[in-house]
Amino acid sequence: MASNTRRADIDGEMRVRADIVAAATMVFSARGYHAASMTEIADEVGIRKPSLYHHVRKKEDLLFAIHEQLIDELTAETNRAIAEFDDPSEQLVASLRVALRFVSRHKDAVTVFLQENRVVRGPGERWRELVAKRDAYEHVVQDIIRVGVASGNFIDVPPAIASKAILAMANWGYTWFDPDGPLSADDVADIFGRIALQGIEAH
Amino acid sequence: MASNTRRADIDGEMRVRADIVAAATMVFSARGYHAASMTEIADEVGIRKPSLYHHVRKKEDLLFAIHEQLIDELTAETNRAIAEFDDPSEQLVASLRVALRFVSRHKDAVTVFLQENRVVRGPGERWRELVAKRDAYEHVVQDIIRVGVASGNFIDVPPAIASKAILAMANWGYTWFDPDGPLSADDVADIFGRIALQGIEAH
DNA sequence: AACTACCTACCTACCGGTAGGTCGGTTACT
DNA sequence: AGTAACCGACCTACCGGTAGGTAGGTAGTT
Repeated sequence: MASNTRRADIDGEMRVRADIVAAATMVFSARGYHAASMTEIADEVGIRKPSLYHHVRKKEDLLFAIHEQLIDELTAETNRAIAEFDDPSEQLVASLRVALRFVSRHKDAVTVFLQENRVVRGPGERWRELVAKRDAYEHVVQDIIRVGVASGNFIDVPPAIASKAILAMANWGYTWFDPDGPLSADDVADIFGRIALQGIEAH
Repeated sequence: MASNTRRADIDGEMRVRADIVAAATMVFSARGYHAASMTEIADEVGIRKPSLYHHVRKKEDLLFAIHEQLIDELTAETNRAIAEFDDPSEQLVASLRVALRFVSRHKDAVTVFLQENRVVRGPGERWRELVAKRDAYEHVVQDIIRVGVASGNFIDVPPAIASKAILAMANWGYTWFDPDGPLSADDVADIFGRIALQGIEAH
């Protein structure tokens, strides 16, 4: 009983926190981290600003939570997707697909993640760890290309630079992709995959 | 004589304003528009904050000046570069080269231009005109692809989507490209051009 | 040459407003 | 009764922007 009640409390507590993080994601995405105020976030949740501080210690904590949640999920989904293939070409398209689906499903979070970089480079151990996770994700794509080049599947192109090109296509999606538009994330991933792999020149 | 002196005055006035815009570009790029304060910009110029308002009416004017200057120059240089070629493939690489050179030469300005989008979408006639200029620039690239597809030089890919991929490669450069690094902007443009045109798969 | 009028550029001091964050007490549920 | 959630009132710090004045130089008049 005691443990049941305790569980429910924790779950309830978590739910509220998740709601707050979701609200912060919307507000940060729409107005930018520095322009957004804690009052706006509280309004979005439906409580007053001081009540917010019952669940969150600092504004920065909200930004961190958004970043951490996103990079963890994106990395996990990407690793899961590329594990299904051995061919570097298929792995590359798979990672593109995951990334674009992510943009489609979590557009606000991705916007915050990619737009608010300066705060991330700030001081604090946890931010350093987060940057390491971002770098690790990038290395996943970079390694696909490295393997592809080594095995002769890909032309001889610097993996560090080529990965920037691939990730750019996916990341830049947050600036224009419309989840409710005519093209799905997979449609765009297919087109981008073709451009990256076969190019757009007619042969 | 009078006209000479007057000319010198105007030049001096312009120089100071240009200095202020340059300082604002650095500060906005490093800290973000909203996090940056007019005091920081004044410090960078070497004067006090109120003196800044002798040359500039509002903080927002500085942001606008940075945006306008950049889009005007980028559009002009791009049009000049693609006019040298008839072949869509060559035009595409040329526009990539111009864009990446721009990132290399005006990194801070490009950072502000691509990072501070929410303010740009705000109210005001001038901002609407600026968004129109941005769209016009994007259409230049889009039209290259459209012509290439129509003429059979390119495969049948939606120009609106393909142009996003190409521009993404160039734009994303502001997040990682190091002008003092081992690769020049032209080096990167060549690699990106190859990926976009021929793809990275070995044939 | 001397004086007046005027200008730009800059300064110190300050304004209203709002930001993030705290405090102490109230409510509501267990 | 105890406790988690909440809120009104408040604090300090700093923001963008203004008021008001000064220094120094130029132009025109005498």
